[in-house]
Amino acid sequence: MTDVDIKIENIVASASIGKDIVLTEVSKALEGVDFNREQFPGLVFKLKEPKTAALIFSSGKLVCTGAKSIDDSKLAIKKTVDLMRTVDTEIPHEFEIKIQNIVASANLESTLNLEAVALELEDTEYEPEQFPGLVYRLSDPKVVLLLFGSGKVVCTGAKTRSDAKLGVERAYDRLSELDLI
Amino acid sequence: RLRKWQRKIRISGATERNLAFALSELDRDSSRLGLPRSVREAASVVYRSAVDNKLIRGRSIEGVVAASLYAACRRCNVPRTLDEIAEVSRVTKKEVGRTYRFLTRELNIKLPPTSPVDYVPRFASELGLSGEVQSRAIEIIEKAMEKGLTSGRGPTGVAAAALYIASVLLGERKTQRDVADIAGVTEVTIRNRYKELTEQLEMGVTL
DNA sequence: ATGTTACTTTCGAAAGC
DNA sequence: GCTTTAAAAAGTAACAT
Repeated sequence: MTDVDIKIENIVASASIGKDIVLTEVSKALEGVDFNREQFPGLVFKLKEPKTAALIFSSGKLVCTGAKSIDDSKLAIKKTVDLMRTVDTEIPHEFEIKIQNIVASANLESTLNLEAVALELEDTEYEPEQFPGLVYRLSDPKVVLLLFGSGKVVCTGAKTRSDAKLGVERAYDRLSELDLI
Repeated sequence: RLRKWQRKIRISGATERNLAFALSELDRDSSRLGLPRSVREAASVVYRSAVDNKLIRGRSIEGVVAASLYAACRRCNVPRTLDEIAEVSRVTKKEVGRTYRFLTRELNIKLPPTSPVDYVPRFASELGLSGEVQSRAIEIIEKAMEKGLTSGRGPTGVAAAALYIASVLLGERKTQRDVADIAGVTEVTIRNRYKELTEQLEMGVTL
């Protein structure tokens, strides 16, 4: 299998501190919070380091986006929850964090003729009128790739770094098999 | 028994009513776009198969009509952009595109991406350009496609730039503004495309 | 004419309309 | 399906300089 380097660009993770919380109270412990219940049920909090954004819900569940590594994503969530705990001491120190999506970029180091790829490669969508990238859906691993004429690629939908890497490599090998690289 | 029968009549009545509405909607959109009867008929075939395959569920008739028309225009090589379809129908560009993807996938309609070549006749006639200019523009586009200069670029922008270049080369010069307006792209796009085309293809600094 | 900002596409979770 | 978040890819658009 051809080895291709990938760079993680964004990670989406969710967590649940088993307890309900009062958003208006928790917001007092966080700086620069955005909260419009009519617009969106979650409280938006942006952490400086790691630079991430968290969506906090009254159910005690939260979503963290923007981290560039799994460690940073987990660290960001822990830091955010620590801040929340300053106004709600009942919040537990142990809770589960789940990585939900990893977005990565890579370079196949070869230009692609997208119209040819669209014709030969299965499970693709290519509508240059709407977007310059070709959408390639892989079932194993279950990820979605955006292929560009420059050879640059975006992989999204993976829950592990290895699946993101494997997705890019399978795409590369498939393109090679079809003489499209 | 009787209830069931009456219900069937009621349903088929609604079905016919919906089909009549869809066809009138199709006529309205088609005439606003100045499309020939053949394309309108091709679109009605797509729409009817969508109905036969129960693909209207959860979707608006207007949306399916618009997407059917968009698909028919492409299939008949007289493409209209999603923006143009959205303008005449009362459906957003996003929904036309989404419904189009859904229909092509469910009905196994495989359409290659629109070729810039298909936009040449319409743009050229609206600009009053000759058949010679059209032929030259098409040659330019074909060369560009061979060299991979169209991957990821909008078909209308490529067609517009090729027509602009051809018009200059054959002494029927049109301004970038005129070509841009008719192709529905900006002058910046025409400039970016023609720079790329004249540089990557053999053409000298003729502009 | 060039530069900046912003929108198109893909993904996923959250609670609720 | 929508609302909100973040991020990359490359093209195009809108508005400023």
